[in-house]
Amino acid sequence: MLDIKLIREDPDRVRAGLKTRHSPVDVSAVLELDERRRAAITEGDRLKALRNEISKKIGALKKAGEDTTEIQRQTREMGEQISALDAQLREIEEAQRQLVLAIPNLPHESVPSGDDALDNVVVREWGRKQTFDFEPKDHVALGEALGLFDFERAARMSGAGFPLFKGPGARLERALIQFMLDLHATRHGYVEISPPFLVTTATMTGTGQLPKMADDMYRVPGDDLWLIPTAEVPVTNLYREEIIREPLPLKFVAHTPCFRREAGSAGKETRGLIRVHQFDKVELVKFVPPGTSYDELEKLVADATAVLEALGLTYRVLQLCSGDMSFAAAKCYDLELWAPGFNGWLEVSSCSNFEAFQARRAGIRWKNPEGKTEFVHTLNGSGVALPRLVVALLENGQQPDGSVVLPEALRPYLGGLERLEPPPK
RNA sequence: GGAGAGAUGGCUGAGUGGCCGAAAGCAACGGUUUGCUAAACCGUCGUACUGGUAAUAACCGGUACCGAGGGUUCGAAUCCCUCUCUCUCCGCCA
Repeated sequence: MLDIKLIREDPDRVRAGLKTRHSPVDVSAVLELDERRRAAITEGDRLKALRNEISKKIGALKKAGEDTTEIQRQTREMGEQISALDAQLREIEEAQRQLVLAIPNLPHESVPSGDDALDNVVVREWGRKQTFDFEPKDHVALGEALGLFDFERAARMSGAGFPLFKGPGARLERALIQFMLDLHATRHGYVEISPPFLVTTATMTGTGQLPKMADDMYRVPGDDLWLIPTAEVPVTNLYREEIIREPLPLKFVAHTPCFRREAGSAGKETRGLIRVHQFDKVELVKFVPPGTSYDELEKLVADATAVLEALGLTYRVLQLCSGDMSFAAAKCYDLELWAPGFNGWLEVSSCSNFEAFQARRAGIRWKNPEGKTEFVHTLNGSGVALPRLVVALLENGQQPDGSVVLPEALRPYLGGLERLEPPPK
């Protein structure tokens, strides 16, 4: 949520920022409502002050034994007037809130302007694209031959897009989760969290998923609950409506399943594990002092890429352009893995600085060293998402005989296993 | 799921219709004292919105907030209703 004061005092800057995001939001409607809101507050407060004064007087008069019937009648009328004004104010505030909640964050000045993914900028590449002296297979062919998953039976129980890992596939998932959690918790100083997977509407609104993304999420009928699309939601909301007393920065890592309806993306890059309705992810979340959030973003990217480097996977870092950033982000890097069978780059992480956008929605504040209460900056990034990581591991490690060599860093988590081999016939 | 108790400022905890934005203690912060530490003493010490002087710093004023929402009343932390959460006991249960 943008600061209403910023919208009021520098509407042109807001308009310019929103324009680079192709956001059709009408700022003048907000300004007009704000004008009316403040007028209603001024008038209402004036009447309330008057009533408080008179009420006090009535108390004194009664104590003195005087008749207050007439003055009470008048004050009652004033009360009705106040109720009417309050009702009107509530309407205005709600209308304004709805408008402001739908406004995306302003891009940071370092964000390149652009229309879509084509305008994103490659910041750097790490590793070399693997070459093979045979025709590389894709992860579906490899995984099925190795008996790692069973998409058909999973589809029978849940519909398309729900993966099922099996045997060494399931163990590989578990090993990767463990490996990443250990790396971030012990080496990078993140505190591990295991949060709820179902959260309320207020929680979803705090991080910005609602109201905009309602159609992309699963909802539990009968209860005011939604399935989380990312651990960002419960972890960032850890401090919702709080003034944080612990010293900043606070850093958390969480492994959770993620549920996404992926409405409207049917048929688009959906083969195998590329785009699924349920997947596991290790997520990093930070609460930091406002002045440090851009440094913290760079460190976050370093922490996430450390996973990829430890696994020896070729990746690149993209800086997203203004038109391709998510709703709440002020600046965002995507991390993509090279997948030879897919013959393309796969996004496995998105690292964003939200500045105070989420903190303002969710009411997350701290006391700065000057003793002033202010909103913190929040950041998060995947560290990293599982299924596409598995895709890259399989496709990069594949051998001519259909086996897959596993990265050394992972072997301790697999009981020393060095490669995945097809099961004996 | 049943019965009961409770929810007040960072914490503990008073407050049962006007003198309460809220006692007291603790913690925190500033200061005095001190060779240093401790102690003692003095002071400060919630949040949001809003009006004014003014530079979005500071100051003065107003309003609202005592779990959330509604009601009674001239006036509600205090009375009534609904909801949420916490605790205790019973039942059920991975």
